[in-house]
Amino acid sequence: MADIAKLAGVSTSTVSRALAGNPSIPQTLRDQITELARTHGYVINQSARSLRLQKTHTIGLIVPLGHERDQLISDPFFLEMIGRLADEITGRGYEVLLNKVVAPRADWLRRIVQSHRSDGLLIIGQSDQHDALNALADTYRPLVVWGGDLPERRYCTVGSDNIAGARLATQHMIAQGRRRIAFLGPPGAPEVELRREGYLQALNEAGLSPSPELCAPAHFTVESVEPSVRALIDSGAEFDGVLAASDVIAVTAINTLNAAGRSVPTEVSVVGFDDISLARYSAPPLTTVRQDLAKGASAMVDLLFRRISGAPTESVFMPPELVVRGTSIPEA
Amino acid sequence: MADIAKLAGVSTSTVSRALAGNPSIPQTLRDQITELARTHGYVINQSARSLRLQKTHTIGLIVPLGHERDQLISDPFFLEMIGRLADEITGRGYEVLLNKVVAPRADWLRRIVQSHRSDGLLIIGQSDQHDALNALADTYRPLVVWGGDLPERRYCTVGSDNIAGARLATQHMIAQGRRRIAFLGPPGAPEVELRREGYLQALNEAGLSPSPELCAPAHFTVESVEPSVRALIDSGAEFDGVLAASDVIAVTAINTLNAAGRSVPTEVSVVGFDDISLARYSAPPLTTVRQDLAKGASAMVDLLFRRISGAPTESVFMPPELVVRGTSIPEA
DNA sequence: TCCATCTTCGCAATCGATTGCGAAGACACC
DNA sequence: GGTGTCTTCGCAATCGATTGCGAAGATGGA
Repeated sequence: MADIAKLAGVSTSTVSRALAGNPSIPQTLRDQITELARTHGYVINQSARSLRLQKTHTIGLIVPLGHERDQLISDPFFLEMIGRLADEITGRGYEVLLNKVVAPRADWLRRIVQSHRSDGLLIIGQSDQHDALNALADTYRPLVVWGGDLPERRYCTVGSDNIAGARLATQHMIAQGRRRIAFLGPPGAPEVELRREGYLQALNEAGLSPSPELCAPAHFTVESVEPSVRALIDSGAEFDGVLAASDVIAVTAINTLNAAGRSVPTEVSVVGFDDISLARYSAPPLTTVRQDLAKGASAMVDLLFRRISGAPTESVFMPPELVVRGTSIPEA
Repeated sequence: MADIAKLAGVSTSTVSRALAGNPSIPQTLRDQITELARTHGYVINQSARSLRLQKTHTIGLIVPLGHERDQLISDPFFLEMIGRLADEITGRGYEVLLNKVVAPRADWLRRIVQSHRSDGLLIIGQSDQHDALNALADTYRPLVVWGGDLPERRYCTVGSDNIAGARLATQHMIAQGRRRIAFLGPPGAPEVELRREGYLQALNEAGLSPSPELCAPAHFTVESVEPSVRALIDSGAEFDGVLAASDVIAVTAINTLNAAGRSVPTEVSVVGFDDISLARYSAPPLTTVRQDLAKGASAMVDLLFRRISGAPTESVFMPPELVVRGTSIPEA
């Protein structure tokens, strides 16, 4: 910046003000300095700017992987969410700092906050960090989390009404004549637990008693689903419907069922959760509970910027929508 | 840091050195200071550190969208690539700065470099920025690009052998008895042009003359593919095979063909390109040219760090592999 | 010409961590 | 006690942009 100042015959203060569009610098001088900077390839050093202003113009995008130790890429849902959030953030002229936290230590959130690398944090999924998030939220405002509506939650959250979604899906299968419906999902994940609860509610309301042996602990990865489903089949437990905690689980379950000679949807109905793009293209197209990620991402970023500017915010839980396709209608 | 220094009864220099693990500070003192920092929740301010060291410990991930003005999320291929690159980078303890550049201005690359926000740049796709990349590469070393092997390329590149991949796919369809094979892909995109070239080569080698009317300008978005395919069908041009420039194009084309009463693969074979996860689950499963993204991402990050450390590097073009599934075997 | 008022712009401090240089202290040995 | 050697650690400058305060210059009116 000193070079540009010398070239323009002014001080660095004037260059700084001119580049910032400060109206106390005459328009002609501003244009002249901007042009000089352009031709000499000068661009403001963001490290110095961040240090001085205590603002980074950056939003941290965090994917905590407490339950799932494997790679980030495993779940198309995360990727789609990341893409949409990145779109929203860059659309507002901010940068995106992507952060995958694999094995959260006790103070991981504080460390990220205090490294001062971002002006706000978006966290995709609560993982097993509900308490850590609560603790952070008490002292750190610019924080929005994607996840479920857990009890005693004190952080700002955006998500779907997981209970309602799972109820919709289960009621749909019951309406199709299914009576013994299994639930496939990783134990412990907060959103999955809510979905399980919705599933149980729907069963109870229909006067069906849930069988414990029909809750299989399928994890989010393709590799872990297949053995779970196979174990369920081999256990001899009868079932004519499957509610999967995610579309990836659903699709893998369908493949496993087909391989075992159980046809979908003739013998077994399958319903997923998320409505990722995969769902539309699978064979047959997957019936699933749609989460509107575009709206969710937009809401998250909106809330975050509101919190950064100090405005009050409220959590958002969107009503899910059942998308009936081909894996849940036996007579079709 | 001054607070920690006061608490420890030493100067900030000593704290800095202790936290950096400098051996000139006695081990006991180092442990003591580290513990003090931990209990008081002190973390080094990265802005200040970056400014002083002229290093950000961050890799910039850039998705230039010159041809495609729409959202980043449109292409699952990009997302999968981003996920894998992020894994590789965070695995090395670096941060990821995600950057979507929608309408590249003349000096966009220089601006990114000179803002000093990252220690190196990974660019996903050449878009229409071949010349800009060449210009940048002449003066800026830490740069690796995913893309095709374009003539007069001076920047370090990782990608597939697009010509060979398209040849494989085309030869496969010819071997299945297909004679009039269409090519679906956006004009202008460098990698697509290479695939088109491979397609033409295979046709020529088989003694088939390519028909210009069978090259349809389908863009990467779902919305643009359907009208293109419909126009191709309505034009009355006969075809019994389709090579699509991406899996998304292929899957959309299949849907459009089915809707028009043309069955796949009985009447028309379809082969895609990329082998994204969608391909395995579509109905029927998609025959496609596989690009090993895991290997590609690993190679890109590897090369980038080599370049950052000043080591010599060479571009990598991986041999593609044809994955035959259900959309290309008529008799099946 | 002189003073009041407004515009324009520079000095210098600041953000927080890093590090070369050299000083102070510890220790041993003569 | 004096001197040489090694260890330990602090001073102060540095990275580059920003900004409050106040001074210099411009303008106008009496």
